[in-house]
Amino acid sequence: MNLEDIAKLSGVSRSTVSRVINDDPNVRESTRQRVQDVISRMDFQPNLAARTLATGQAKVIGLVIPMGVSTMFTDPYFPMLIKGISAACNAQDYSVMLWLAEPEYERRTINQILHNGMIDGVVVASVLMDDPIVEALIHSNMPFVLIGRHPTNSQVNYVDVDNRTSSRQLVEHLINMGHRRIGTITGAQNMIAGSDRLLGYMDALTQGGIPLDLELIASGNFTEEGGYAAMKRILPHRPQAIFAASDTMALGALRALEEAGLRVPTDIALAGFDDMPFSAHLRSPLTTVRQPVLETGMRAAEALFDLLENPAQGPTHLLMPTELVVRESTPPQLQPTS
Amino acid sequence: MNLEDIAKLSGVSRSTVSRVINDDPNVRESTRQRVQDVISRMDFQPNLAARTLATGQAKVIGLVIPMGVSTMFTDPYFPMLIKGISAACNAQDYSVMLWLAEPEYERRTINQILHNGMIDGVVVASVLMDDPIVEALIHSNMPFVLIGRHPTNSQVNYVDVDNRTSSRQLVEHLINMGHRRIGTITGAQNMIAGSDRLLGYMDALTQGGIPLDLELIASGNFTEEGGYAAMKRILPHRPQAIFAASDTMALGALRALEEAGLRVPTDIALAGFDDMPFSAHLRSPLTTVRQPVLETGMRAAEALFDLLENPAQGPTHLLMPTELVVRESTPPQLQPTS
DNA sequence: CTGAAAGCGCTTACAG
DNA sequence: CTGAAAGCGCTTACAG
Repeated sequence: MNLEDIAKLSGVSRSTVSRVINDDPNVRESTRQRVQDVISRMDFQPNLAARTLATGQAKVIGLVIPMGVSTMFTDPYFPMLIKGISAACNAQDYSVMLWLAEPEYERRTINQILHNGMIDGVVVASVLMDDPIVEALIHSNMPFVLIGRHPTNSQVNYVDVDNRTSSRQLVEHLINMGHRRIGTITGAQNMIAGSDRLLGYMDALTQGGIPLDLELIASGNFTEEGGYAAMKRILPHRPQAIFAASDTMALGALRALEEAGLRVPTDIALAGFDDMPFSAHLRSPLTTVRQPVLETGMRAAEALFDLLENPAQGPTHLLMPTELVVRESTPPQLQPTS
Repeated sequence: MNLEDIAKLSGVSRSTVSRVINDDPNVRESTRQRVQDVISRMDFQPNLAARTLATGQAKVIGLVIPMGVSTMFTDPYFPMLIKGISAACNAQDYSVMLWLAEPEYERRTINQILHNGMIDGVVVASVLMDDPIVEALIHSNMPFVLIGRHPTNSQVNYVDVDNRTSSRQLVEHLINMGHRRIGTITGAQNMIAGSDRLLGYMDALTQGGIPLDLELIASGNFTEEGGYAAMKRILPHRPQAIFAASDTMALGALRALEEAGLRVPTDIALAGFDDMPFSAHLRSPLTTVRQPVLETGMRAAEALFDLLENPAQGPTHLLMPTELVVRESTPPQLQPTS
């Protein structure tokens, strides 16, 4: 079943059927009606490959998720993000092509993305600094938007949350609660979010007049295991509070604390980042930063659609609002400690 | 940059370039070499839309995830599944097109899937009984495989785990540990997995000579909230042990138990299903059934590839092995209770 | 082993 | 308002 068939059935030419399908105003109403009827009756859908070839427009966007940090992929973060992107696509009649870019196929993935003629643009999630995929995209003319800002190139479109500011605010909250020996479990430092959240931590200490103590900083690599190990390394240096740069790492930290016989928040305060579904349900509900993941995904897709329609516009830099969520894991200290 | 350009640059015809790209043996070695060089130098990739149109083969499969039960989507289950499918596709040079099928776009999604000419086949995940998408697929000639068996139609290809048997084994374990008042928090009963896991529970009780007590059965709808509510409904009827049909629901149950001042496993035994990443890390690590989600995804994709190559073959029914994981949440009862 | 030509199913100036 | 024709970039009998 193709345009030609529909044309025959409705007694018009293939061109007219095409016009009806594409809502071209230059069709007599009665003709449109007749053709439309046949289309509905036959449940006809134009072949997308042919259409793409003819127009150079696929109505498909690529979603690339670099899997270097693959353990993170089971976090609810990605499903939410995908859901947001997918919702935006559904609303605009786009489809999404998914690439979980495993490092070993990197070269091939890049080629596929850049020249396959089946996608109009791409959104890249969870970006490593210096990701070769992003580099390739920058030097191509494939429209793209990043989820997570680009560290150096201000021409790159992105949607992000303000990781640095919101981390600073969280640590300020810890300071306000009366803590001074505040440790942090950092995310992977080759990821922009990991780096920004650490900077926010340092901002807060600096502004609070608290000298940096490197023994209170350890990398948890954004995983539960990493958080556990990092907590163990920090613990001997007697922190009063811990800012874990993700709730998942906070979970690992919690496990280490429990093994050491320490209770949150009685013995130590703990805060995370992300406001994961489980975070409100921990024994001591976790203070954290909530970020609008679903909306971030939607906005990224929408930014890409904009770009596709209006390629000339300046770079999009969108920061989504976050919210400090204070829960029981970071209560005020009654007696000030030194 | 297209076939014609490459042809010119290498001094052959477009046909020959095409043959080189498609590994046609009927090309002189020296010619192949020359053309191949040009292709590499230019970083040329054939346009997939054109190729799809010419061959009728897209090298793309669709992955459809019905979002009726959308809360579940943040479970680590889906990321793992997607990862498995994606890995299989990477290995075979397929790409994956993702549809999170929201009920309001259902009709459109079905049409897109069936006739868009951009995909060769589809795998459908997390299936509701009587899912209209599955129905449409059955009546079409689009090759597809389900993740989760089809309740009635034995012609349908699927990959699944043996939910019924493994649930039975888990409940048998509970019986062996000395329990008789065993409750269950069921998954959504319009999902095949929810139904099968309940059947397994009933099998175990029947074979153990324990009469069914409807007051010990409540639906948790596969969500944390649902698990919480279901636990509250069961609690007044004094269960000794609970089989939650998913770890996520077990988490909700745990919350309800804690609120009621009950400890696992001292006061009540608790078991789940899925072996989620968090399950081993609960205060009382959870007895559960481990299912190979990643592998399930891979197998589903591979089954689809098989089908695409060999459409004539009989239906594929693949059951992936599960593993009973006994942890501290279900210890033996020292004094038998009646 | 290689090339000229037809065809895949659309869209879109162009002419009327 | 409508149709005939060219073109999008490939593949693949067919002929040599």
